[in-house]
Amino acid sequence: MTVRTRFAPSPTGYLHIGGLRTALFCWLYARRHGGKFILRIEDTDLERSTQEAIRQIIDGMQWAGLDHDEGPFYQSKRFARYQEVIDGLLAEGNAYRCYCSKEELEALRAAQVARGEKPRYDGRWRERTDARSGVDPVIRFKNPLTGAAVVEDAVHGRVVFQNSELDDLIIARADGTPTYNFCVVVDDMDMNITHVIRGDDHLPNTPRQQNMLLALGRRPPVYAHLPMILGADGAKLSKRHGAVSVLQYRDEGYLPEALLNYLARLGWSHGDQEIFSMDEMVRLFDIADVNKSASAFDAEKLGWLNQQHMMRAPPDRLLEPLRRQLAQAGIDADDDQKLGRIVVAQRERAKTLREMAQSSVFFYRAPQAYDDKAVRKHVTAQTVSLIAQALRGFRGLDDWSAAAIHGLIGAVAAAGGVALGKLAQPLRLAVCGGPVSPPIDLTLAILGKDETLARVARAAAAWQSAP
RNA sequence: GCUCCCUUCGUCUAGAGGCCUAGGACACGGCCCUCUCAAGGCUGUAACACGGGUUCGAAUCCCGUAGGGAGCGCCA
Repeated sequence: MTVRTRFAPSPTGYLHIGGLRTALFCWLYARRHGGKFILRIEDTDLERSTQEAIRQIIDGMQWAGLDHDEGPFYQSKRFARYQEVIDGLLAEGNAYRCYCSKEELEALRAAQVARGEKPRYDGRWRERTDARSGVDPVIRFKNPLTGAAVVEDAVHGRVVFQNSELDDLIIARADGTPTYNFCVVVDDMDMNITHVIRGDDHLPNTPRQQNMLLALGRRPPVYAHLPMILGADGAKLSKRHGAVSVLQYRDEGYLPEALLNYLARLGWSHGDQEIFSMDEMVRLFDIADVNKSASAFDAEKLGWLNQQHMMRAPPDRLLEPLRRQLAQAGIDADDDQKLGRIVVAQRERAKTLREMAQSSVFFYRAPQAYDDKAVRKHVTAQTVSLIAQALRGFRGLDDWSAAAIHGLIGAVAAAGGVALGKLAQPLRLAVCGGPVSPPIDLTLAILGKDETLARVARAAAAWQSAP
């Protein structure tokens, strides 16, 4: 039997970290077993579902590279099918019409809560066949009254729910539209889903869904309920925890493979390994290695992983996303060769592509000012003269390679009787305006001879009156 | 309130009864490297929620307790 998994978000908001992690595990499992990954949009709540959310979910999945083999299917387009199944259930006596008004149900709930009981429908219309005029009935599933629903969960193990704890849930509203718990069952059945992998907030729904599947004469799929992802403070992930839409991570300069690697390690592990390529994850992923406890989202570790992935990726991989980041700063980085050198020079000193872009602006734009504190610390009359000598040397340097530049700077510093840093820092300040950059020789090499000469000359003039 | 789930360093985790003096990673501190910042190397601080069992032996199995979470909608 081929494995078939599905990711089934409801388009009532953006695709967030938790959803992406669920999608990742579904995708990994399908890919690992040569199965199919299906995307299904659960938009039965016509009020709250939006086209914008659907677009964002699909964009997010695409950016992450979690490609689906079938779909996207829309529940809103399958109402006829749901109706058909409801009619069948009704005909077989596995569902019934309930004429309770919302007010009546609210009163029932209030009384139960007052008595300290779990609020639930008491089945008052379960055996009635009459109708009540003036009220549009809802359809309820006739849940077994006795026995237990045993869920064999792939991550939690056997979980037993007593049927007496379950009530007859509504599968169709008074207006005839089907509800979530029912649609999921019909869809998973029709789409031949073999493994339902989802957040463990759904675990309490599972016995009802399984009972419906059984009533429909189907064998339940394998269920795997993943632990939740919490915010850094251990509280439920919410808007307060910063970036929430996965597209925001793209915009902030994270590599999808790094985000996915981070997310995979939340709740899953393979020995002591921390860094995984997509291929490795596909090859190594197994539901058996998923743990049961919720985990807190740690932005620091994500940043570290992103850097590790940036350092390992072929430099070409970073060209486009870095170019987009630079464009944000108004820079048109159209020279691939130069950009590639910048990537190699900067990747080990940035957590994100955005950071990399920000610290690389000077490669395209001469500094408008020099960092005051750094000038006071590094610029003296002596450095001005050293710079003048370096400048003369640069002019006569035909080989503008990092090695040649390094040799020249080293010689000038040695002749002046100072350590390399005494010259490197002022030069760095001259070309980038601040005290931080990649190694000075590499920096000047990438910048180019003409630009270096212009910037250094300008700085030398500005610092003429240094003490 | 009821049902269900969860519980190893601050965080992510390894750990399937002896290999645990509890390992790795992020973060944090120190040292090294070094033209800055990083990256890298070495190193340090830091955890089995608690209480009972079972066993020659328990982080690992069982039972309680505590804490956390989810669900209990004509939402998904």
